[in-house]
Amino acid sequence: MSSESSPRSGPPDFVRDQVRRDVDAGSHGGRVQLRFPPEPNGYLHIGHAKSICLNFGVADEFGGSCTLRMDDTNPETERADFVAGIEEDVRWLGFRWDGPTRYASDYFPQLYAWAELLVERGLAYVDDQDAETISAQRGGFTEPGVDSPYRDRPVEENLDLLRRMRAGEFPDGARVLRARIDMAHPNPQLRDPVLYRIRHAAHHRTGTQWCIYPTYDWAHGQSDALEGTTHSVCTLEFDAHRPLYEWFLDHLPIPADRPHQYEFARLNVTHTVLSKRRLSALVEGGHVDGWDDPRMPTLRGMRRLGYPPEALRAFCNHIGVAKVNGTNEVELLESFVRDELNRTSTRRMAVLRPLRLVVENYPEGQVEQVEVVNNPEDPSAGTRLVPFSRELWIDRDDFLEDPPAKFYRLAPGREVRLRAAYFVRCTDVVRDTSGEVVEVRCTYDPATTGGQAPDGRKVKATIHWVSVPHAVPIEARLYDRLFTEPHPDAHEGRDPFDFLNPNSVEVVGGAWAEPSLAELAPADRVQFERVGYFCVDTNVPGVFHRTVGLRDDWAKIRGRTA
RNA sequence: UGGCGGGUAGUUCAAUUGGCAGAACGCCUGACUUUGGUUCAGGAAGUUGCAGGUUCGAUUCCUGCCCCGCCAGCCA
Repeated sequence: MSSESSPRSGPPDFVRDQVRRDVDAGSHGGRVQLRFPPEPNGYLHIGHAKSICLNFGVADEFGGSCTLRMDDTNPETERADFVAGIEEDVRWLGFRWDGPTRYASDYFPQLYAWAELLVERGLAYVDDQDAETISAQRGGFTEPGVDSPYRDRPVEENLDLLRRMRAGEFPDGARVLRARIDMAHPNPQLRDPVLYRIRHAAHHRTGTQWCIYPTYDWAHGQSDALEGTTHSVCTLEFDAHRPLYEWFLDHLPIPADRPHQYEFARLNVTHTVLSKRRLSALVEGGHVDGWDDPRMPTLRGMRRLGYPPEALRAFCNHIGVAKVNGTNEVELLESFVRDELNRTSTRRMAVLRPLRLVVENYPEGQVEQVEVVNNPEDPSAGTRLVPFSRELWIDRDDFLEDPPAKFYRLAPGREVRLRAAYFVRCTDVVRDTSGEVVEVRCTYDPATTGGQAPDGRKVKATIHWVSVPHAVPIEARLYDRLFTEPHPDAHEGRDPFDFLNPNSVEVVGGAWAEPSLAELAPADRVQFERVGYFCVDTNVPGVFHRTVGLRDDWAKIRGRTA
């Protein structure tokens, strides 16, 4: 039944319109079933997330179901560890598929039986020619193809050859099974497409049981039909395959209540690449540290970077589903990440580039526990105690000896608030032999406990700090765009990897954080106040990945006047 | 070159049967603020690819043109 009331933040789209029409018309007995069919030859990326959210989202909104099917028809590129990784990623994104994980390879026996059926009906034949010859005979966009000399082979001979192909009598590439459709068809996809090719390769699930493997076209629609899919949603480039998808279903003993294919535009995101080929090349070329490198647009990369799955889902639902290929700006993705993290992250103080601040009139050896709010957006997050003492670390960015206009942090003679602690006024600086400021001296106003002045006087800035004797060392990894160009793929004649950002990661060692950071567990997410959102690395303790920075108006002002 | 799918703010998408072109992100102002964050208020931003036609009225219907994407793997 249609779910007018189901909550959705995204715009309407043609896929949902179609499903609603079908449901209203009582097609498929009112049943709605979709599927997410990745090929296990790599890990999932943000583009897949769009597809996952669409398929599972539609199923959910219409009270239907969604299966997860590994499209594993090409043993040479597929691996079991990719299967496990994909399952893990889909679950992490927050979706549960209907029943067990399905595999196109589950259907190999049925597919083969149907192939024999097609042969018996004179609708498929074994071609002895090599790939090059077949390709040359396919014709062009304006030229029809020419018939293979094997096209009119007797049924018995075809059947015999097909069985011997399956039995392993022929080497790779020696023969193929082709559908017998129309070599002059205006759509080249219908010019006797290949159904089976010979590959003496071990398959990650069926081992060496088979040495002939179905092509995508021969497997996909039938797999949909076998699973009871009602709406088979795929990307735009399969548009030309739809007539073939239907031709197979038309010529096989498949119930009238069969799946239909719909195509939508795949997702692209600026400053990255989103094809498995390119992502594999990034990994294999050593440009990143693996599929889960925080710079990768893979789900595992984003997970490690600290992107919450909720943010990915919100993004995917927001961008809509259309038939125009385009590119979303990363900034949009990041805004969803910030939005989620702002609401949910506990705040902590950490100083990435430390500068020593000495509070001259604060008693040596004295320590106070200052109460700090954990998350101003969420009162239930409570407060914590942070130690305050005479010597503090502050960020180098928060002090300027010769401040430009509009800079209102610490500077000689200036007063600022130390977050949740006291007002301090800069009195002096200490330099090293080269003249660089290595220490800032200040005095605090004991009346401003908690950061409030009883006389009502204001300061223009509040800065974060960490007590030197209590500080815990951390390492921060600051990430920037993987590619400097917004559209690395769109420069003709240029290798997208030419635009790899040489500074996509900056490792900041020697950073200091408040003691409570030692209590965090791997993958925990926090906001470093005034700096950004960070995520604890899952492998190395004390390493924090910057998920995304805070919006920074000061950086804009500074950039404008620079 | 043939076929198919598309063209609406910078970007991604909306716009009931033809009825004042909207939103989000980004950008700019201002207010608030113990994060230069968040929040709030406001603003700039469009010849709806182009040219005709039908109509009181066209993003929407018709015709022609232009531009973009996809298709000639035994990849998916």
